[in-house]
Amino acid sequence: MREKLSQRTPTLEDVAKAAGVSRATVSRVVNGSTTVDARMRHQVAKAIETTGYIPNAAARTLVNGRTGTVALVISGSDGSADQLFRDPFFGRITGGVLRHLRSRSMHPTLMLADSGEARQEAVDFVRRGNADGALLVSTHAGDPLPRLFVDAGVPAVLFARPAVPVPISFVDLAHAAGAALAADRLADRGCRRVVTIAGPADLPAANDRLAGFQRAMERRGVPYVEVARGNFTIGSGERAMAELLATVPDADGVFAANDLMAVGALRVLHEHGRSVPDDVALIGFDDSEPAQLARPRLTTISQPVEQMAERMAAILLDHLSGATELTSVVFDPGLIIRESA
Amino acid sequence: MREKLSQRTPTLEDVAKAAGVSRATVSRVVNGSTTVDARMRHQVAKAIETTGYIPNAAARTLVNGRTGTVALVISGSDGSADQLFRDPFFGRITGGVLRHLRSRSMHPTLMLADSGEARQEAVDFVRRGNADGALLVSTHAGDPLPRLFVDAGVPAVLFARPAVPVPISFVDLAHAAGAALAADRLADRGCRRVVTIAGPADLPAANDRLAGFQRAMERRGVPYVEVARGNFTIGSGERAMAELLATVPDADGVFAANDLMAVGALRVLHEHGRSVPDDVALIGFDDSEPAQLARPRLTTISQPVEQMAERMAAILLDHLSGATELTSVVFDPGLIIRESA
DNA sequence: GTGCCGCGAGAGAGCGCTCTCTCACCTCTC
DNA sequence: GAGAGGTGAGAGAGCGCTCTCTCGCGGCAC
Repeated sequence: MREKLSQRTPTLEDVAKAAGVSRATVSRVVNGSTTVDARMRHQVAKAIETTGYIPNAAARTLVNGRTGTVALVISGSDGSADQLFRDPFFGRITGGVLRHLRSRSMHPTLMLADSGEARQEAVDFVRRGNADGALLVSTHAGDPLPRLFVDAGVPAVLFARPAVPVPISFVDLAHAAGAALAADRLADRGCRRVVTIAGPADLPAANDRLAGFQRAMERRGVPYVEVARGNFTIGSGERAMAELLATVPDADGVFAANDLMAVGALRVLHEHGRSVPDDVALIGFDDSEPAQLARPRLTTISQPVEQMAERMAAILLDHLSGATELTSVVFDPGLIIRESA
Repeated sequence: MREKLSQRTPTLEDVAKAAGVSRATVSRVVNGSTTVDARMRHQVAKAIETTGYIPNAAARTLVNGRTGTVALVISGSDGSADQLFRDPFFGRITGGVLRHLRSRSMHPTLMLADSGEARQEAVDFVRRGNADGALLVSTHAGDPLPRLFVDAGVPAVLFARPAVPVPISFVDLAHAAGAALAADRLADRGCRRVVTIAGPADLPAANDRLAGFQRAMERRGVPYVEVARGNFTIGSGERAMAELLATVPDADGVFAANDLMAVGALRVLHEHGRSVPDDVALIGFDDSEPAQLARPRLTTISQPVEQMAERMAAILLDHLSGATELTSVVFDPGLIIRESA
């Protein structure tokens, strides 16, 4: 009776029957085992063709424990979902991850971890065996996510060094070195009255950039740099620049910890009648779209985000195939010289 | 022996043993069946707690045929992967899809269909039972993807109307109506020498915008509109604007089929000493980040991308729970008035 | 007091696959 | 020519879960 239902998707059994061999042999052919006679292999291949057979993923996973899926967990601070996805940064990471995974026939499942519940769901997703491991993109400070995954014993790799020490593999950028590139550029142009717009104080990346900039300026004979804090938005960049201009009216160089804040700074400088780069040199960070859109085009520090994401995926796959020691890879930033400095 | 391996993740069996009940009862508790005595339910809950049990997704899927996953297939023209992911448009779609899915405990798996092989892989992904259905974001003309899914009998919903007729559900924007909003705005400002930068001729959306704009201008007494084609990039917008300026030096209104081309047009207008909006009024399309970043800020046409994406997901879930009739939903665009017109 | 109904719990049969055993057969070697 | 060794194919036991079927037991009506 059941056999009559042609709607039923064909199984190994059906192919075996059609080819007049055992289920095991069909499985061998499907999985490319070499211990199958060429004639028989051909016969099975034909049966697969005619039946329209396609292996069932769940059954396979049930047996061998592998899903071919990894969770790509984007962790924003609570309730920041929408803003996150508009950020091209996220798209670049996705692109890099995808590039590495697809060549290994693996696929990323997207998850948003923007609440305690969602974070637990992300962990459980992997624990249930929906995915083999997780890629964590953590953008905010003190994110509990890495800890959760480590404690659950789930294979995971982090994008950006964890704010608090957690035994987990990660990729990151040499933020301080990037800031130093900016400092050197400003110094080379002869800037002496230099100010900087830093990111949130609880973000390791922001602090690294600030510290790296300050140290490098000191090396170049500028021991003190006035600092204002922003939160990586255009608006906060505007406010910070206005503040700095009030304190240091004769500033001749500005380093902003990201491009968006640099764009904000650019506006305020223009409003105050300062010409960029003639009166004030300005450098951003990230080499994002806005940096290219701005006029003058922003000189900025580039991150090899796609490469970092690819590497992150590669490290996870290593862990999945048994590598147990923790790995951390730090990438070098680059100086992109355009018009603003 | 096996029982001793505490590393083994606990199964229903283990919980059943710990609670002194049958496997079936534990399953009932886990799945929230009501036909379980409260005392027994409590007992089982405790056993789940102590054993750290978590249901195995593959086993479940094997039995009931549902995965809780949908494929989110981004279909670029061959080899356009990287550019795609930098486009915030993609991020907005992802955000909308995610918002709808997560409340139903479902998750999207990202797939890139930028080659024949990749397209087949996307179809097979669902056929293998890795996902219950597919969300197709097709951005280029004559995309074979929708056809492939329909032919394979795989539940799928499309973002944007298919370029060639295919029996498939989709969501789309009323492109012509959006263009008409732009036309009316220009006409209201008194523009009479109006030109437009259209998108690629093989894209339905681009043609709809062009036709809608032309018709609306005609209604407003401007029977002829000079057209140049671009491909939705800044550079192509620059070229098209230069071309139009050569043909229609006294143009006083420009409608670009997307914001990026509008940004390109803006640059060329400035280079040619035209002030926007005083000499020339300029309107874009999409309400993207660049529209807000540009100076003057771009007046533009907004698309409710997140809502469209949410609806697309909703339609797919309807199909998955049995709805069989095709659905198409067309969303209304909005006019976002800023500074450029 | 007997019979019937319904609720709650257990038994057991799969879901479709992989993989280890086992076995049949064939080719060497001495 | 007989035993050893190797190769290719089949049998069958799970993987962990759900769900139907069955059964026991208590409460109610007659």
